[in-house]
Formats: sequence, structure tokens, C-alpha cells
Amino acid sequence: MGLSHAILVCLSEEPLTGYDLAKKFESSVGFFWHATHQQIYLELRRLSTAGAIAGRAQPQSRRPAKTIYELTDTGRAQIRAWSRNWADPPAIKDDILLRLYDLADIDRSKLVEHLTRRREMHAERLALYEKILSRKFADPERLGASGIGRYLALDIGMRSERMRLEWCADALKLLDIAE
Amino acid sequence: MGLSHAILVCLSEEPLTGYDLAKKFESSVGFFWHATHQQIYLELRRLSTAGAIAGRAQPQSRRPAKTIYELTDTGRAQIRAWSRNWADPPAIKDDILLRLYDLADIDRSKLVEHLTRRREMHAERLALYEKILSRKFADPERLGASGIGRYLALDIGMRSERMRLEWCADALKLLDIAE
DNA sequence: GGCTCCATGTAAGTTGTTACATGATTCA
DNA sequence: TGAATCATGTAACAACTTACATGGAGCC
Repeated sequence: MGLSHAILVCLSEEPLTGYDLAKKFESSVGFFWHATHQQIYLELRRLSTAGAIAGRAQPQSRRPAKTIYELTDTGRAQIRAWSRNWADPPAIKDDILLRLYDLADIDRSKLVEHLTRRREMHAERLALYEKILSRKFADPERLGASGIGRYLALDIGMRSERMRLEWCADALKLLDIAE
Repeated sequence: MGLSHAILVCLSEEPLTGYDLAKKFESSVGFFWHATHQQIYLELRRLSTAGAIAGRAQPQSRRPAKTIYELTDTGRAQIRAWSRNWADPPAIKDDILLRLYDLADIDRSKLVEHLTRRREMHAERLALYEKILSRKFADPERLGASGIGRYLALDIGMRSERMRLEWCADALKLLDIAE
């Protein structure tokens, strides 16, 4: 199961609450692993009863109480074991390619609209990643071990956005001349 | 739901049996939409009772009987309606990026092994796509409307493999010098 | 005699999505 | 005064995975 590993990896960096994790899954880690808060809270309870993580309840004044989870030694051992396993490259499921497959039967102008919007989204994403790069990885020589990994994750994110951006542009060109 | 559309799109090309569809989902369409035969047979029954497709039973000598499904007018209308909807870019869920995120805590030599294997897989995939390209799309000028769509789907597949291939190579280089 | 291809299914379990719910605090 | 943030959950459903099952045909 992927989500459990994603959570363990996050917690290996620092102890977090379910709420914090949910936020993380909407930005940094979320760039390559998506999860909702419902999934996260459920999984936290599972990992907790399995002994991979431990939660400390922390009452707060003026705020609902929260539970901060951290890795146990068992959890740490689990990550190490998991990291040795082979991971199949992810399968792509992209609706827009499905539409292209049947181009003859489909509303052409809508497709152009969608491709244009996607091109913009990829450009925005790319700009965001570049901003993160310049802020956090300005000096790649001085990155620590975990820094390199995060740099590489960001790097493939950028390459992916750039590739899709270019493809959208070329697809639009081709659709235009093949009118 | 995605699978139903994937099936409808396949059937818009030609009538097929569940078995044929399952094969298609392991090669051509399978490059951007994966499904097992169990899912497919279930979905075919659903689509059939919903009236989007119709199956003709065809008894065979020396072979088990088969059911050939084809689109109904309702089904065709459904595709057209669906094709106008916006499709969010696919979310990536890649285990290997998860591992990178936590590089400090992880078995480095195993990671190198995995990246090397992945690089090979991407190279193989790319070669396969290039072969398909030269066989089926040798002359892109003369493609019909549906041909362009399929060409573009193949094109993004090739770009994707090439991008990942290069990323693997660069990641291996970086991990090597950052030893 | 075993392997792959044809052709279709059931059943159980896991994962992911969507809708709904609560309730206080802080900021504009 | 209303929206966003903090913090956590239940419930129903949809989608996907994995294991198991059947049985003949043709090939090496």
C-alpha cells in the first residue's frame, strides 16, 4: 500500500498531526502523491495500531486538541525494508489521450479549448516549481543527502511539466494545420 | 468513471469482444489506460444494461461462444457529451519519488539498482513506441482525423519515456558524484 | 505432457472518492 | 458578519487488485 509509505516518509522528516499531513499532501508531497484528509486519518489509526507510529495527544487552549504522530523504531525499520523493494513505474491514466484516440467522433473546438487550458496549467505548475527550486535549491552543491532526493523529485516534476507544455503546444499546432 | 469511456472509445473504432478489449488494454490503449479483464467484463455488463452498448452472442465451432459488443446511438451520444467535459491532468503516484524524498534514511545501492532498471525499461518502451511510429505513422501528412489523435497519443508516450530515461540517467550521475 | 491462446466469469479484499458533520478562532 | 483556518471524524459508494475457476484447441 502506497499511502502508508508516503505517510511514514513524511514523518521521517518530522513529527506531524493528521492536519499537517493533509496540508503536506496538498503541496510538496502532493506533487507526486495525492491523498485526502479522510484517507490520512484512517491510515494514521492503522499505522498507530500496527505500531509503526506513535501519537502524543496535545491539548491546546483555544484550539481543538491535536495528536502529533512520530515514527517508532518499527516504523523506521519498515521504511528501510520497503525502500529495497522494486517499484513499478506508475501507470498513466489520462482522459485527454482517450479523447484523442477517438478524434474523429469528437468535438474539435472543445478539445482545442482543453489543450489550451492544460498548456496554461502546465506553465503555471512549471513556474511554481522553478520558484521552489530557486528558493530551496539555489545551491545544489551544498545539498545534504535528503536534499538531493528532494531536488531530484522536483527536477522530474519540472521536466514533466515542461514536456507536457511542449506537447500541448505542438498538439495545438498540428490540430490547427490539420483542420 | 474512466473505464467506461475507455471502452466506449475502443468500441467506436470497431465492435469487439471482452477478450479483444482486454488485449487492447494490454497494448495500444493500455499505454495510457490500464484495465484487467475482470474489470472489463463487469463494465461491459453495466454499459450493456445502461443501453450504451449492445452485445451479439456469436456461437463458434470448436471455440467457446463469444459476445461481440458494439456502440448504440445512445453510447455514441454519451461519448460526444463526455468529450466536452474538462479532464484534470492525471495525478502522479510514483513510489520511487517517495523513496527519493527520504534519501537520507534509505538503502542507496538499492536505489541505484532500481533507477538503472527503470532507465532500461524506459529505453525499451521508447524503442517499442518508435517501432510503432515507423510502422503506423510513417507518413503523418496523410493521416486522417482519428490518425492524428492516435499519433499525438503515441507522441506524448514517446516524450514521456524519453524524459524519464534522461532523468534516470541524470539522477544516477548525481547520486554517483554525491557519494 | 505441458504451455499458450481463446473466452468468460465469481468473490473477497483494499483503496480511493464524495458527501456530510462539528465547533471554536482569527481576520477582513 | 461571513469566510478561512484549525482539527478531526463517519458513512456510503465507486474503483481497483488479487486470487480462484473452467475447459477445449493447437503447438512443440
